Amino acid sequence: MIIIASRKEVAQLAGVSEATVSRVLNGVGPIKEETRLRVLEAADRLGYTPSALARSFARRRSGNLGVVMPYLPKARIFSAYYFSEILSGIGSKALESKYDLLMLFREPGGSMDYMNLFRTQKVDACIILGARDDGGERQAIQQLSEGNHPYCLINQYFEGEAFHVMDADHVDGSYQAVRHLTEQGFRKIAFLNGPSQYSNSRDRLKGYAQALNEAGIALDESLLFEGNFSRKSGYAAAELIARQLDRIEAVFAANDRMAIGLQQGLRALGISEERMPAFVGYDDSEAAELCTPPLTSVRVPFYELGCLAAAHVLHRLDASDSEDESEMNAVLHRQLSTRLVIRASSLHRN
Amino acid sequence: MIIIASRKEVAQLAGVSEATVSRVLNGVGPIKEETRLRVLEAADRLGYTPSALARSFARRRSGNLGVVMPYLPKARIFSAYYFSEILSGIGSKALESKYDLLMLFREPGGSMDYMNLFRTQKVDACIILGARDDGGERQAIQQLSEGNHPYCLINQYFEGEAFHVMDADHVDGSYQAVRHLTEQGFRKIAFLNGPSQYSNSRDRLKGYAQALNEAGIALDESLLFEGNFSRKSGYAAAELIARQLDRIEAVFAANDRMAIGLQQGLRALGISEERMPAFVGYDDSEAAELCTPPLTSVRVPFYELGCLAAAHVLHRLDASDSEDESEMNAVLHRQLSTRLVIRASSLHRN
DNA sequence: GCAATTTATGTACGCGCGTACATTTTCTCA
DNA sequence: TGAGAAAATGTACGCGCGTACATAAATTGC
Repeated sequence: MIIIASRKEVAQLAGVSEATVSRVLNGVGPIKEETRLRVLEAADRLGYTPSALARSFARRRSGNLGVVMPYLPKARIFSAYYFSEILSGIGSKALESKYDLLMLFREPGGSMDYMNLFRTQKVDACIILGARDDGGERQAIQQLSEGNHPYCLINQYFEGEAFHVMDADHVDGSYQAVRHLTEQGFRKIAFLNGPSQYSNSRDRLKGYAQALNEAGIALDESLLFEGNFSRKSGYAAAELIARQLDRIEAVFAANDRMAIGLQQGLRALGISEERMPAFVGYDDSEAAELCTPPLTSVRVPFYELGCLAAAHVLHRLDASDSEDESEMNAVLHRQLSTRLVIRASSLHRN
Repeated sequence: MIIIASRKEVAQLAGVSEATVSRVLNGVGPIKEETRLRVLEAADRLGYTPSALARSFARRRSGNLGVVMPYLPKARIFSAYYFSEILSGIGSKALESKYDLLMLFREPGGSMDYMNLFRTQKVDACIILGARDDGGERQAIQQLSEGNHPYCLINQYFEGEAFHVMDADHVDGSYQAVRHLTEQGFRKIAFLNGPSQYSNSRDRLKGYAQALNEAGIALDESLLFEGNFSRKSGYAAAELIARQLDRIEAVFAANDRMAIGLQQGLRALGISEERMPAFVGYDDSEAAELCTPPLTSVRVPFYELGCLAAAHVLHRLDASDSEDESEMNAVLHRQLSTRLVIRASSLHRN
């Protein structure tokens, strides 16, 4: 077993005080070059590296950027394109800033006491994914805001609250998607949306309604369906949709997974390709270009959302160091633009 | 701004010493029920939660389970099925054991001083993904072993080293894949492998050779190609493969991404579906069943690999607490079995 | 050459908790 | 009822670092 040297031994070996060792290693204060070299050599010889833990404790900074993920029992959450891309974005920024990523999973219960993350100093900043709009969540985030902690929501906002949010324009994305369908001449357009606790679901509904309205089509409530973003829920929706397939020419789904699941479900129910409706998905995941027919989908810059959210919280962290009031008080609410990517699934068959 | 109470105030409010507060909160030692309640109430009123940071420092345990990931500039590493699934497995186990997941990325340079993670107490245990067999890596892991730290490699072993490894049987997986092809009557079988610094690449070559040998087919070096597991590298390999397509009836690829990339590349080169070789991929990712034709692939229990690796290091952590020598000295090297999943891509066209 | 600076280093303490050990209180049983 | 044991609590210190402040050494200015 290797013995772990600590600052004391380094100081002793270098013939200086512990404070000097500390100063050399942190590049703080004036140090005589000769002393500096002696300390560095001693540290090197002893294989000394300061304990990040002790350092964090003394500085009262964990050095961690928390990422809150939804609780999913075995749902292989990382596999979802949505999370994967966002995480990659966050990770790349954290790496740049020498922050470590701490992954935090919501408890089965549902919401989470975000304040505790800061109170217990597990994280210096945090990014919240998959938040739903319910009372507990709202309150938890209000506390973060009041405590002026560096946090940022991704892809979710709360009506009437000035929370830090990095979002994409899902009203427009959905509008583009549905307008594309109406332009093709489709008029009976079903919508397989996600749960309405997500602001992006509500936004999508707005875009859907807007496009229909513009095309002079009345919104038919019976053409609205709801899934939970999983492929399974799309598959399950197939049954409901198959039942009134004569009234449906096209389906807009709130993500690719549901669109693909729905398609598979319809096939499993024996719906022939001729009777198959047109499809538009959402997210423009890798699956969209692999499936048959390739799925028209709305591209969302998830990676960028992750990058920007991370940059934002890290920036606020800096600002709180320098006590820059103006920086601290500016609440972020940004929407990146989305873009329809047209593939075969939504094109009118001649 | 909310003032953060600490143990002292709680003690004061409850009229006890700080030690008693600590004992109550940790459930240590005998405490009079009345005192217990008084302390809990005081803590509650002050909104006190012990600092995880200070606690970690005092206990000399970070409470973090490190996960080392390959460095990827913008390669959206989480999106790879391989990593996603493994991470989900690790995450689920960590959650059970109240450990937090700390994501660590290799530096651009290449290998990493794993010892430092422990020396600086960033993690109590760690799991290493995507390690390559080179000198630096080998040495870094040797140090971990000698230091008797709880670590585990996933899907990579080092010849001649007794490292803790959670692997899958890629010799057999590849053997199954290629035998399936020979059984179909294919005899000219190309192999698009991954880089040979990965033990799984070398294992796959063994399985490939074994299956060919069993079928009485001589191994033809000119049918061996190499990619780096990315779709792009599969796409690039299409050019080489197209050139000698008359000598190739089937292709076995070391992962699905390359198989799909290769297929796309061949199509882009104008290869007609009739001339298209049969394909077998590896990993059995979601893409395998979405692409056209559905891709025959080898299922690898990535999720389980993650679970088991996490369980292993956490168990060793416990063992090191109780100083259970026998537990500590048992080196793990386990191979989970793999299984061929047959789909249309590899079936002989009549 | 000596005081006033500036530079370089040492001393001492706190960060918030866990816990060994000392002390006090309560209980047990003769 | 009193001594000894058991239960309950308090006291004191260390974990390894950062850093304010004190001090010593080198430099400057006259």
